[in-house]
Amino acid sequence: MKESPRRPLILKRRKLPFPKSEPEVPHDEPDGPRSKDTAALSGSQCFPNNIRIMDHPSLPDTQVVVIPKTADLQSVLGALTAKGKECGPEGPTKFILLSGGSGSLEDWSDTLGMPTSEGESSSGNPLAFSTKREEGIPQRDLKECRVDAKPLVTVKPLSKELDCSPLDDSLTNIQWLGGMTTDGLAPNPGKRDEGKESQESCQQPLQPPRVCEERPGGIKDPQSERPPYSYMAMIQFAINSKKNRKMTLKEIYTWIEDHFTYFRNVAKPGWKNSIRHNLSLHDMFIRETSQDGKISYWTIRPEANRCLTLDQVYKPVVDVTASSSPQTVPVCEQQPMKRVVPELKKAIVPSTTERKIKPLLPRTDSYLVPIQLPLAPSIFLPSAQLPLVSPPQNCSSSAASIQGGGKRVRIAPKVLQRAPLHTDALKKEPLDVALSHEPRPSHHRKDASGSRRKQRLAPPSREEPVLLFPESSLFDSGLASDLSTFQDTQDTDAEPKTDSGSPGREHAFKTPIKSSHPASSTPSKPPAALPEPWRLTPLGKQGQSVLDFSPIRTPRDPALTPQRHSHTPFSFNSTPFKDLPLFSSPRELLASARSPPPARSCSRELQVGGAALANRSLTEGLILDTMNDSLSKILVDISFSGLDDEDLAMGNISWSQFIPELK
Amino acid sequence: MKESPRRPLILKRRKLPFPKSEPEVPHDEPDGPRSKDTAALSGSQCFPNNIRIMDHPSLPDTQVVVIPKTADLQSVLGALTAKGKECGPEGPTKFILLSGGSGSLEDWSDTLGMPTSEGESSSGNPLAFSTKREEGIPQRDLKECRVDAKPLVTVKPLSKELDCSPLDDSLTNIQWLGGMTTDGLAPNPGKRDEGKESQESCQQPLQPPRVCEERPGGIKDPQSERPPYSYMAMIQFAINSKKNRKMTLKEIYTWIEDHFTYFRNVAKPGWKNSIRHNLSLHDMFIRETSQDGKISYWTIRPEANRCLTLDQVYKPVVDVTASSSPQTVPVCEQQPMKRVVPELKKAIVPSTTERKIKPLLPRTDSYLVPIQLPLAPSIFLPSAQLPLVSPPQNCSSSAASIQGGGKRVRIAPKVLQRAPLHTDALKKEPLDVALSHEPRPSHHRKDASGSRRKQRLAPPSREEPVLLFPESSLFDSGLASDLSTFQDTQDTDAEPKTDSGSPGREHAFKTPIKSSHPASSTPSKPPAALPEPWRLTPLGKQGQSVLDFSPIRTPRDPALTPQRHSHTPFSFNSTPFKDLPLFSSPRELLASARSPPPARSCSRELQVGGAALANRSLTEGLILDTMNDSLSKILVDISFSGLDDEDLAMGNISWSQFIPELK
DNA sequence: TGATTGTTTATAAACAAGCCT
DNA sequence: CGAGGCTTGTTTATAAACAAT
Ligand SMILES: [Mg+2]
Ligand SMILES: [Mg+2]
Repeated sequence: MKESPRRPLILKRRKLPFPKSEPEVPHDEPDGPRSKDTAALSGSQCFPNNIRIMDHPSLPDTQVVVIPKTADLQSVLGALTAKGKECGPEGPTKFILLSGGSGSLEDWSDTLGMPTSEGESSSGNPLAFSTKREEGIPQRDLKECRVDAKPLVTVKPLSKELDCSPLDDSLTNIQWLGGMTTDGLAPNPGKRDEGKESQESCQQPLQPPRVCEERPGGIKDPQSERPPYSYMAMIQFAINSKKNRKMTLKEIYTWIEDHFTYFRNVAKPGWKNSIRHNLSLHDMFIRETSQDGKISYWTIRPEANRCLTLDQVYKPVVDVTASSSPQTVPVCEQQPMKRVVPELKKAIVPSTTERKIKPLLPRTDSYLVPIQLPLAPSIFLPSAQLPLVSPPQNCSSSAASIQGGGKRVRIAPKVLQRAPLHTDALKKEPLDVALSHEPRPSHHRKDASGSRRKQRLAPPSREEPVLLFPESSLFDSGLASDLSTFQDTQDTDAEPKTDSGSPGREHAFKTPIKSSHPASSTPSKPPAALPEPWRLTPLGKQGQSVLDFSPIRTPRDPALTPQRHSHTPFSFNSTPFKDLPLFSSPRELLASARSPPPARSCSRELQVGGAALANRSLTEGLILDTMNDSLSKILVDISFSGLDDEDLAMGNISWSQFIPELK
Repeated sequence: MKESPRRPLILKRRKLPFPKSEPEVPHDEPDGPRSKDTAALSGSQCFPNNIRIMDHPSLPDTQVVVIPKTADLQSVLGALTAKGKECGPEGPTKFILLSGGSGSLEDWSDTLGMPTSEGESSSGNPLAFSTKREEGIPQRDLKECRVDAKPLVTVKPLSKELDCSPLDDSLTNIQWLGGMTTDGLAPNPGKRDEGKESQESCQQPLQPPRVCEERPGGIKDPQSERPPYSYMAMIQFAINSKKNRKMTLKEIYTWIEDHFTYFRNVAKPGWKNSIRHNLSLHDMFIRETSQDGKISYWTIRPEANRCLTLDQVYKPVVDVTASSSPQTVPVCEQQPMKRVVPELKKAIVPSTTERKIKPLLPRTDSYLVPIQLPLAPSIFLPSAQLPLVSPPQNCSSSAASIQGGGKRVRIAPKVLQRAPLHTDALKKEPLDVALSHEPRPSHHRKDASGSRRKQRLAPPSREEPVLLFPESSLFDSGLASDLSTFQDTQDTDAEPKTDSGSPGREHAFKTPIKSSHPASSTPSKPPAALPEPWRLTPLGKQGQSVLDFSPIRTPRDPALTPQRHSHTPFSFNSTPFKDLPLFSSPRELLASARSPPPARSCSRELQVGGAALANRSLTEGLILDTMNDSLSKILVDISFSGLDDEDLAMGNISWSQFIPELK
C-alpha cells in the first residue's frame, strides 16, 4: 500500500510525441524579455532561408508567409509572434501562412468527392497567421496593457473538407485507408486481460505492463504505441465517423480499438473508463436516447462539433531526415492502424504505405479561425526578413506534421462571437479590440486584464471551439450535396426545440494564451532525476515543435456585434473560444434572432447572421490564431503534396511553383 | 516502474465516512420492484414507530412526515419514495419532513443573529419531502414511462440562515467556534514535507504514508482524519467565509489548512494541486483580478453560490450509541478542527466540546428545494403507516447527521427552472410534468425518458444548483440588514453587464436519480478480495446511511414558465438542477426580462419573476427532492435541538411536543 | 531560476442505474 | 423471474504536463 513512487508509465500524462528538436540555444541573447523589440529577430527563434514573407495585398496589417514543409511551424509562429510584438502596434498583426502545395488559390474547389484519392496532387493549404492581442485588457488603461501579439493563421481548405460533411469521413475514409471498417474487423492477436476494467492490484511484478514506450533501438512498434490524441479527440473521431454522428458507447470503444490498436492490444482496460469519463465530463458530448429509450447514443453538440475525423489527421508516413526504407517506421511514427490500399494511393504520395497520424495532443499557441484570403497577387518578400531556425528534426514526426500528402484542413473553425462579460469580469478582463503591439514589459507592466491565464468564464456549455460555418460559405460547389446527404441521415426531428435562450449566463471567455515558444517555463514539478530511460526529450525544453492543428473559428461578422467594433477587421477576434455562445451579442441578438440554431451536425454560422457572413466568407479561409486553447482540440493539416520533402529541406524551392499568385 | 498494485490509501476515492449501518435484510421481500405497491411498506425499507405522517392541510398531494433525529433519513426517504410510487399517480407526491426540534412553525423567525449560540434551543427544521418523477419522459408515451417517484422535502430554515448572508459565516463563526481565524493561526505542530507539491517518487517504503484511516481501536485521530468534504465544498467554505467572498489561492490554502488540519498535517502536498484543479475545473469558481491586475481572486459565480459555509455543517459532536465520554471522539467523527468555546455553547448542546462536521460527500437521492410550508395545523397520522427501519447506528456519525445541536439549514436552494431542451433532447428526454406514479416495471418498461442517469445537457455554466432566493422572501425580519451589510462589502461595480443572452444553449438537465436505497447496485469494480483491512463497511452494500444535505432549489413559479404547466403545483420541478439557467423560459423570458441578474453573492430569485415568487415564498421552506445530484454539493441540517437523542432513539417522544400544530 | 498560479488531460475509483444472464 | 454480474454514466480524487507570471 505504499504510494507508487511515480505514476506508471502508462499512467503518466502522455509525453509529447515530438521531442523538442529545436536546438537549445541558451542565453545567447543578453537582453532578456524586457528588450524584446530587439531580440525578436536575433534570438534563437530565427527563420530559415526558405521562408518567404510578403505583405498582404488587401488585408491591412497582414503579411503572407510561405514556409516549407520541413520548417518547424511552431518556430515560425514563434518568430512571427515575436516579430509582431517587435514591430509594435503599427506592425503587421496577421500573417497568412502558406506551407507548400503547388495548388493555386483557384483549385481549392476542384477536389471534391475524391475520397479514394489520397495524396491529391494539387492542394495548396494557405495559412493565415495573424497576431492577436490578449483578451482582457480593459479600455481604460490600454497603454499599460501588456499586449501579447498572437498570430492568426488562415488556412484555405478544400471546400469539401470545410463542408464538414460526415460523408467524407469514416465510410469514405475506410475505403480510402484500405477498407477498414468499424465493425468488420477480426479481433487483433495479442490482447492481454480483456475485461476487468478495474485494476484491482492485478499487476504481477513478474510481467511488466506491456507499455511500449521507447524501444531501445529508437523504433517504436506502431501497433503498440499510444496515439497522440486525447480521448476527447478520439471520441470525436469516432462519433464523426458515423453518418448520423451518433454512437453508442460500445461503438465508440470498438471504433477506437479498430483505429488505434494500442487500445486493443496494450492499453489497460481502464482506458474505457477514461472514455466514459470524457463523455460525461465534456459538455460537448451529449447523450441522446433512442425512441424506445433502450439505446443511448452519444453525440456531439452541433455547435461544438468541429467534425474532427481521423482522416483529417491521418497522413502517409514520410520521413524526411531518417534514411530508413520507406516501409520502415520512423522513430516517432504513430501507429498507422490501417493498411492503405496501394492502388488507391496517388503517385505524389511517398512510397510509404503507412500513414502518419497527425498528433493532436501537443499544444501550440495557435488555432485556426476563418479569415478572408486574398485572391489578388501578393507581394513577395525576401526570406531574410524573418530568419527561421530549422529544427534538427530528430524525430520524424516532428516534421511529419507539416509534411506529408495532400490532406488538408477540414476542421470546423469555431465561432468567434464574444460572449457577454459578466459583472466584474467585464471590468477585469474586457476584450481588447485595439491592435497595439507592445513589447510587453515583462515586469512592471500593469496588465489590467489580470488574467494570468485563460479562464473560461463559463458562458455556458461552450466547451469546445465552435465551428462557425455560414450556410453557403466557403465553397458552394459540392457542399450542398454533402450537407443534404448528411442531413438525410440525421434524425429529422421537427421538434419545436423550446430551447436556447439560456438566460443570464454572462461570464466571458478565457484569456488567450500568448505564443511564447522559446520562453522557458519552469515545470511545477521539480525536475528530479527521471527514472524513465525512455524519456529522451530534453527536460528543460517545453516548447512545442509542431503545429498542425488548433482550434479554429470564424471571424465574427461585425454586423453580429453592433456594440463592439474592433479597430481592425479581425482584431476583435480576441475572444477565447471556449464557452462562446453562438450569438455574439447577448440579449439584443437573442431578442432579434429567435430562430433556433440549425440542427446541423457540424457547427456553422447560425441562421441569424448567416446571410451576411455567408457572403463574406465565400472567400474566407481559416485564421490560425495563436490564442492557444489546448490545441489538442482542433486539427489543421498544412501539409503539401506538390513537393518532396528533400526539396523543402534543402530550401531549393521556389514559391512560385506552387503559388502562382506570388510570382 | 511497475504499476502500482492499487491506489495508495490516500489516493483512493474517499470512503464514505458512514459505513452502511442499515441491516442487510436480504431478499426478505419476495416481490421485486415489480410489485412495488405491496412491497413498499413491508420490505426492508420500513418506518419505525416514531414516524408520523399526516396529510398536508393546504398543499395537494402532500403529506407531513415527522421523524426522529436518530432515524435514518435515507431510509425514510426511500420508504416515502416507495410509498409515493406505491400509491400511484393519485397518491401523495410530496412530503414535508419534520425532523425533531421543539419549535413550532411560528418560531422559525425568532432565532436571528445568534451566531454565537450554537445549539439554539428551539429550532424546528421541517422538511418537505415530495415525490418527484424522473425527467425525460416524453409526452407521447406517458403510459409506458417508468416513473420514479422522487421525494421532495421541504426544509423550513431559520430566516437568517436562509438569508445566506456572508456575515453569518466565517467571521462570526470564527468567534462562534472559538475564535479561530483564517490568518492568525500558529502553524500546527507536525507537518511533514512541506513544499514539493509533486511526489517525485519521494515515497520511502520505510515510512508508510501517514494516511490515517481506521485505527485499530476504532478511534480516529480527528486531527489527522480527512474531512468528509469535497474540494469543491471546501473551497466554497473558504471563499464564502470572506465577507467579500473573494479569496486568493493562497488564502484558500490557508483557510483549508486552518479549518482542516488534515491538510496541514497529513495530506500530501498534492492536495494543493487538487485545489487548483478544482478551481479551474468547476465553472462555479471564477477568477477575478484586482484593479491593478496584480492579484487574482477566486470567487463563486453568484448564481451558483449557495453560500455553503463550514458552520452550516459544523455541529457539536453527539454520540448516540457510543458510550464514550463526551470528550471522546466517536468512531466516525470527523476532525472538529476548532475548539468550541465552552461558554458560547448553549445548555441544550451535548456536553461535547467537539463538533461534528457534517459530511458532504455521501450522496443521497434527495436535495432541497423551496416549498410552501403549511402554517395551518396538520393531520396527525398513525406512525404505523410507514414503518421505518431504524438503522443499527453502528457508526455514530451515521446518526450524527440527523442529530446534534441546533444548526439548521442555511443552504441556498437552487433554481428550479427548466432549461430549454435541445433538439433531440427535447424529444428524448422531455420533462415530465405529470404526476403518475407507476410501479415501474423492472424489465419490459419502455422508458421513453431514455436517460438512464442524469446528464447535464449543458445549458451553460450551470454547474451547481442555483439558490433561488426571492429578494424579500422567507423572512423579512433580519435579512435585509444582513444582505445590505453583505452588499456593502461587495464591489459595487455598476458595469452595464453586457452579458447574458447566451444563445443557443439548449440541452436540458440531468436525469433525476431515483431514490432506491435497497436496490443492489453492483460495483463495476469486481469485488475482489480487498486488501485494505480498514475497510469495514460491507462491500455489497452501497446505500447511503444518512441524508442531511442536498442540493436545494426553489420551486419554479408557474408564472415564470408559461409554456409549461405541471399537473400539480410542484411536479414541474422535475428539472434536474445542474446547468439550469436562471430564466425558466428560454427566449420568451429573455426577451421580456432583459434586466441583468442581480450582482449578489448568493444566488437568489432573479428580479424578473422575483416579485411574484417573493410574495409566495414568504411561507416557503425548502423542498428536499430526491432527484439526487451529487449531494456533496449542498448541505442541509435537519437536526433538532429540542430533544436529546436518547428520547428519539427510544421513540418515546410525542410529536406534539415540538410541533403543536400536529396535535 | 525557481516558485506560484492556472489549465488540461489522464487514471483510478466510488457509486448509481439499469440491463442481462 | 430474480439475484448477481456487467455495462453505462456521473463525479471526485490524484498526478502530471505545461503555461504564464
Ligand atoms: Mg457530456
Ligand atoms: Mg473555474
